[in-house]
Amino acid sequence: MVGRQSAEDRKAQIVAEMLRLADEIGPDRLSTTDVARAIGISQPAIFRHFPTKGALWLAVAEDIAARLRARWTVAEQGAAAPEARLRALIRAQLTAISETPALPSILFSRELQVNNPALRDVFRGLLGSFQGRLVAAIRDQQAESGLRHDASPQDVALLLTSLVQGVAIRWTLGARNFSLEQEGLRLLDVQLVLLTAQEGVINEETR
Amino acid sequence: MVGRQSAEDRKAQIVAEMLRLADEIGPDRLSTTDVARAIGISQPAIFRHFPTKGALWLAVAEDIAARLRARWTVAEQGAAAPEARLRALIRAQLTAISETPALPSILFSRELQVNNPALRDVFRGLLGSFQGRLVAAIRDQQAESGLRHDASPQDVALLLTSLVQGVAIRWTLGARNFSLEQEGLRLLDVQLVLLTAQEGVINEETR
DNA sequence: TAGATTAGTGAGCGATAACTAACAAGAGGT
DNA sequence: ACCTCTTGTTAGTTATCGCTCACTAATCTA
Repeated sequence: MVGRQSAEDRKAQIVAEMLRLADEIGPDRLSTTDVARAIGISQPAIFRHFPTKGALWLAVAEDIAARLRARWTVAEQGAAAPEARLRALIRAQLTAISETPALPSILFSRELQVNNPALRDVFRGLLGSFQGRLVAAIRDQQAESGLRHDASPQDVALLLTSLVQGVAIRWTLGARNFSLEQEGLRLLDVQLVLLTAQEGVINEETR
Repeated sequence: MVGRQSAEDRKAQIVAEMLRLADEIGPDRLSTTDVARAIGISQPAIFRHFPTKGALWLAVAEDIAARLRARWTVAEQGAAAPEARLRALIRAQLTAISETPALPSILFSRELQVNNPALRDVFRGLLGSFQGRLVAAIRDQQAESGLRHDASPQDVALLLTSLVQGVAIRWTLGARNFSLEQEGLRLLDVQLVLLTAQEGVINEETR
């Protein structure tokens, strides 16, 4: 019972609770009643701040997007060398997912996939932007000859985002009983070793 | 209007329609009314064949599991050499996903994540089993020196399943506007090149 | 301090969810 | 032709969904 609050604060509170409950209840079964009850206001009060539930989801998406972009920028600024930048970007993504565990489910929610094309566009742009930053870092590192040249920066970026997504899936299905960041960074190291080995040299056993 | 059918046939029909509609409508928004209407029977008729909706989901999961396992076995039997076996397993997985496009969404549905622990166990076992088959193939190929030894079979298997999952995610989010199998096998080739390069040889530029 | 603005309420709308109860009708065996 | 088991129906249950309405009460401003 906190009493009346400014619209700005209440909006932020609703968005935050929405994210928290999306993980607990699931994005597509999360109702405005759930959110209202968790905050301690009446259910219609939600609609004083957001015209429709779809608009509320959009606000949630934009909150996520803003936080992710901020994280990426910090990661890039804090790491000068391309390899450090690559690691920092991946680490930022892993941290973001572990702090917003509803993220994978939201990506596959019906709200996003069918009901709310605007929501889908936000996340598509977001993933594309991350991919772009990875490609840039990889290209820089290839230019420094820190990475083999026989895989395109685009493909390497795809392999690395897949790595993150794969770890996230395992983490989610496995009841989150391991550290997402630790396991993700460990696998990143494995993959980076593969990527830094000298190119074009093949064991004589393989044709 | 096909009229009365045997319980066995009807059950199979309901499960199949459930899978088809799970993709169209979304696993968590798919109702028994949707399924009944698509088949052409009344909604309560569903409950003559399955005691609860949860039981119906479980039947769907077991149908998926059976089909996947059959595919894996065929893939393994049709390919003698470890590398061919590895490719066949990945290809089987890609084909299965493209034929059952609801699969990724089901993995992240609340039905699986929250409501139905039994469902979750089925898929967890399924992924573990696939992982195991990959590990076996990778170990065999390493023994033939067809793969570098500086990454453990377990980790390589994780990278490969992540590859499949990453492609599947991109395919789903990108409105499925490319061939899942083609793109997946292309990336598999890229990763296999990284994995077959001679180990322990590093460019002199990198410290 | 009066008046306007705005956050929040309780009651209730139509739609839809999973599921039940009572009853009808097709199919096979005798 | 009758009986029985099984597959199906129609009608109805309770619960919950997003959302609207008429209204109250807290806060801001003149």
